[in-house]
Amino acid sequence: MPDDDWTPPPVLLAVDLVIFTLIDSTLHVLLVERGIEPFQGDWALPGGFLEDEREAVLAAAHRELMEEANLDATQLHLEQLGAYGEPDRDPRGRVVSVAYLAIAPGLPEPRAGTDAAHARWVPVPDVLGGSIKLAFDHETILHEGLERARAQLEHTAIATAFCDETFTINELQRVYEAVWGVALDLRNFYRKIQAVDDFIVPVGAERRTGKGRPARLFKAGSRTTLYPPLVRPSPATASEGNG
Amino acid sequence: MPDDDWTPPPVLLAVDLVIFTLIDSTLHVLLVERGIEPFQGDWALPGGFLEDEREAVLAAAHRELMEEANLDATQLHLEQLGAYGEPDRDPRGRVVSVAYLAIAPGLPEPRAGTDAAHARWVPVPDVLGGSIKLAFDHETILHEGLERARAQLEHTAIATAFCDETFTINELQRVYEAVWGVALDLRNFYRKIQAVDDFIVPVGAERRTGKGRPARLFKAGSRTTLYPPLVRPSPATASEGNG
DNA sequence: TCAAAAGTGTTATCATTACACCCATGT
DNA sequence: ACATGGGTGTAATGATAACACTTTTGA
Repeated sequence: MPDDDWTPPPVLLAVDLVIFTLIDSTLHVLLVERGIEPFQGDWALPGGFLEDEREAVLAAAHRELMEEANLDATQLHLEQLGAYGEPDRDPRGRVVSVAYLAIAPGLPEPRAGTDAAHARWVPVPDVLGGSIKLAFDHETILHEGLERARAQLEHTAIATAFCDETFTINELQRVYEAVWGVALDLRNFYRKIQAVDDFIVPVGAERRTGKGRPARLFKAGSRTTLYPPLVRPSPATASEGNG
Repeated sequence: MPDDDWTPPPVLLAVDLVIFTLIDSTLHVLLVERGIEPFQGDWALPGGFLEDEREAVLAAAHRELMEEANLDATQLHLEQLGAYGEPDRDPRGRVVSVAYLAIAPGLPEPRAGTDAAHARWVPVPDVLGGSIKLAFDHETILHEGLERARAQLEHTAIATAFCDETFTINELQRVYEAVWGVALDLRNFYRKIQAVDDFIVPVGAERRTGKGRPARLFKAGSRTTLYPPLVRPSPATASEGNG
């Protein structure tokens, strides 16, 4: 037991961001090439240290989101994944990182921030395939971010966070397919989604792609939680389509 | 942007524990009466600061579990809930707390630790009812711990973590009922649970309570994830039985 | 023989799946 | 007309819910 004069050891607090978006129906994550040691030249999740003693952790996530991805956090889905604090995860000292999951719509332009030489949207299957090595424990964080996103698609309406203001049902379906890594029957999906009250609401307009019948446009409804959940196909049974 | 000499501000790292157990078919959480300021005399979740620079966060959770609840973490379900780091959550300074959810079986003896005057198992409905005020942001943490436990019952086999080595199906059902706050049909529950491969395995023995037909005893099987999930009744529809 | 708790059978209902089919548009 | 993608109908299957009923024990 510590004596009376004992004070707790200080640690450095960082935030790391798992930012997902959909590009060409494939899930992408924003990675930055590290410009400084440690792990200089390797790819890492965007993130950084708390700026000052008074900054809230969530505020730091907002700030990094803007600095490194040029994304306005107030427009985005952003939720905490957890804390990662293994004593030796950062060679510079005792760093505890709070990781966040962010979901961005459309095709945002990545923009390299201050301490990142380059930022790039990388297809998640490429990272999971092991062809890209991540710095620190960022591969673990990415995995847990992906699993969280998959689970959230079942229980909440975050799928719309991947889409623009208005979207078609097929665009929404591609979100589910890309994140879950499965192929879904579009006809069943169509009704299942519409059967959920206030998940998506028709906006009255249509989108014509030049081919085929125009698709109705929808916007996100007021519902945030899905009950009953949209249970994803069993990982064992899943046909692992998409890429 | 910070200048070149800038170093990140240090924070103090704490762990807090949401330890659940079942007593008389009611969900209880371990609370300690704070012996020191701030919030002296109030009830709080057990927890404490990181002991030294080299201690892993999870190890600190293990240590506090033993110190404050006399529970061996290696025998318990223990998972991280997340980090709580609002700048003003602790008047002593910038403290970021990593919260853990722990689930203990049976009727463990609480044991007051070093910096806790008293430790007590408190019925969760009492705390949620607002009759007990919690220190810091511990009410938020408790809520999120409860929600996590509820969700985990749907998707994983943690229900067995509330039970002793061997248990009856009815004991398992009371876990679900107490945590979800609903009443379940025992006959449907009986089959549903047994239909899940390797969730529980019969141990061959029986338990006689003195009344009625003896119940078969089971132990936890090798399965950890439940697919398809055991979807809990809708919160809106739930009859909110139990207490 | 009765109360109490364990465990089984059966049916209605609901959700999911699979897939045939029709609709609206551009070329 | 036909290709293409949007959208509807429907029957089979599987999971859930409701509840009547049988079994095994202690008193």
